Amino acid sequence: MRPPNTGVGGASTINDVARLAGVSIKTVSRVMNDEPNVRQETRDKVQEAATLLHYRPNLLARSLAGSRSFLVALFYDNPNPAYITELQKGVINRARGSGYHLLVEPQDSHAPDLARQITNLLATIRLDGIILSPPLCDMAVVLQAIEAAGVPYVRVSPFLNPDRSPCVRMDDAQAAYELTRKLIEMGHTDIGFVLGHPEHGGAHQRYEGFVRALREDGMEPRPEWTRQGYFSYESGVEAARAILAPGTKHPTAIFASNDYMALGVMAHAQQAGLRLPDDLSVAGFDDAPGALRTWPPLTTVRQPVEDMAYAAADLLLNRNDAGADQDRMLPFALIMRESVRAR
Amino acid sequence: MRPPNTGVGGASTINDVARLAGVSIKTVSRVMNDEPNVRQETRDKVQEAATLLHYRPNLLARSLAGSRSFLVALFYDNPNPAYITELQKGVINRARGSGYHLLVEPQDSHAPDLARQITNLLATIRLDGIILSPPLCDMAVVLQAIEAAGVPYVRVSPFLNPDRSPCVRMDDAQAAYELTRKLIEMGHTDIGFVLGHPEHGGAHQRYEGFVRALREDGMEPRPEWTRQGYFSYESGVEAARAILAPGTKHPTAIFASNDYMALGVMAHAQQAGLRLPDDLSVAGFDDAPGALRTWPPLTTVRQPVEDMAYAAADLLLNRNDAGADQDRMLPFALIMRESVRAR
DNA sequence: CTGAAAGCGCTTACAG
DNA sequence: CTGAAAGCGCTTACAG
Repeated sequence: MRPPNTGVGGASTINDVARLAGVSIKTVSRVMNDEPNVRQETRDKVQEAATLLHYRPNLLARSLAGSRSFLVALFYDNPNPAYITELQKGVINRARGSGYHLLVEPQDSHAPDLARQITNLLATIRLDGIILSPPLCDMAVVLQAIEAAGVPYVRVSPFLNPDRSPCVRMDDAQAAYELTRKLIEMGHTDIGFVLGHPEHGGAHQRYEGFVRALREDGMEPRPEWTRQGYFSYESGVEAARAILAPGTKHPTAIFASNDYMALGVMAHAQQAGLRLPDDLSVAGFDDAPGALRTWPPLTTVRQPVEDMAYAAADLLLNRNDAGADQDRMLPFALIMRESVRAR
Repeated sequence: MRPPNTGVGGASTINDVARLAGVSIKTVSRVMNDEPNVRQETRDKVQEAATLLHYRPNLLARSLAGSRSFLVALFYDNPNPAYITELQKGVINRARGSGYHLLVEPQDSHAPDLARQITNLLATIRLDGIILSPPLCDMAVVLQAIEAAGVPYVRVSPFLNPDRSPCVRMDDAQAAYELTRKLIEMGHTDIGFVLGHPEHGGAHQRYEGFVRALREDGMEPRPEWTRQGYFSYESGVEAARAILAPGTKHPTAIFASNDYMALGVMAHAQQAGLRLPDDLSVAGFDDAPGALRTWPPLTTVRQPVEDMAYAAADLLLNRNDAGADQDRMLPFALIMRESVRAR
């Protein structure tokens, strides 16, 4: 057996392998797809020919002929680089093993023709699945467009209609509750809170957990210490400026709904002459690996973004399995660092 | 004309459009691809039918039949989330307008079978182009594998063999030179330097610019103030620990080859009881938007990563144009903030 | 256990 | 200016 010369591009095809192995292309197809009903001897012959020719099935051809494209897409509209790359890592880690590739498709959640854009995209590329992250995963027009195209999807950290699709999440409310309890146990009774972006479901859940923890001790959030933020550094600075306004009583701790805002709070506090953590404790939420480093190191909640994305891809690719659960709740972790000090 | 019922998946095909418009599929193909030699009247008829049917050409079918896949990939091996997302943004912004989609393909630059993995990938998916970032863009095995597959590629910030492919870059050496000159002009003569990851070409160029600026005033880098780093926060902390060792003379400023390391330097300095910027000025390099926020705000060099990626995609998609230059050098910007203070 | 035929939805190369 | 035929590299559905 000697390899025939391969054409331009160097790629050999199923025909080359079939010829070399002395079988039909259908048999080669069976072997490449690990289908049953092929004699071991035939299988070996085909494998040998495929190896000799460096044959790799053409994904596009498989896709056009078959029912799978081996392409999944990640839809997002989120300015947080660490969050996005964690999501991508998780999806890719799961998808690669199954021969799938990841298309990144950022979407503008405020585009007036968002639904049409998605419909066009799905008509152009036959995706095998979509992973939706906040805030897109909570937008009815997005879900409708995807469902109309008949493409399976999994949502990460959705807020609305949890039964509408398979979902992966963590318990944001419980995490915020537990972190707040820690603050209280450490002697903090005057705690400020910076709300997250109202379009993100997690923001509401985190506040809910915060309030629950306070009420357990008969406390209530104080309006003058509770400020709207938008998950950005700048909004954290603004919130801190309001909460720490000169001439008013200050809280001893501020819990920001994400790490970027916590960083803004710390920056403003330091600029205002407060020593951290002596004069003010600060806590955040996210702990994306390698994303943020503060001084003092930030107490926060570790959100398992990569694991959630891995699980989401797993739900997508296993969706025909009988035993596959349709929803997954992943564990978070409290990360206590020096930005919080006992009173 | 009434739209025929579309099949499962809802997508209409070129045949549906041809039938409805009363022309051949070839004519539909011509119209969809904006080819010449179609009467305006025919063109209108086809457009109308296509609109009525919500027809979108199937990318996979175009790809299999034609010579283009409308897929480009970004290859990278870089732990910096902000860098990666900036690259992706730039590529996507340029590619979308031309109907291209982006596949993200992180590679392990230390994998022993890296070349084989890439070869397999390129045999599996016929990519129209690849964008290579450091350190992959300087690895001979990577370039060889891609060239053997005949896939066009553009490199971002390459160090070696600049003539081997179209490239996009900024002048790292000049940027480091100019920032160092600023430090000198502000009265700093004792300046420490934290080197970047040796596998990244930019690291060497930045050091070169630093040295050039010193020599212009007859100074030399001092070995005890020059430390190897690896672009990570931790390596910045380590470098600062060495440079600021107790009982030794300290520099008045430290220039770290990227922002993460600068952050590490700042954290260590504060931990060691130094006031910033009074006791020590710190400068970094990168200024990825939204990636890092420090207190005091960090003086750094703005590297136009998104613009470089946009330009790289542009080179890829325009590569047949006669007038297209093969290389692009993009401007940087010095960002002077409060982490540096005049002596 | 294996294969011949048809077809996925387009483009290419050619003919008129 | 327009179209009929062939084919891209596979899988599906069917036959034996």
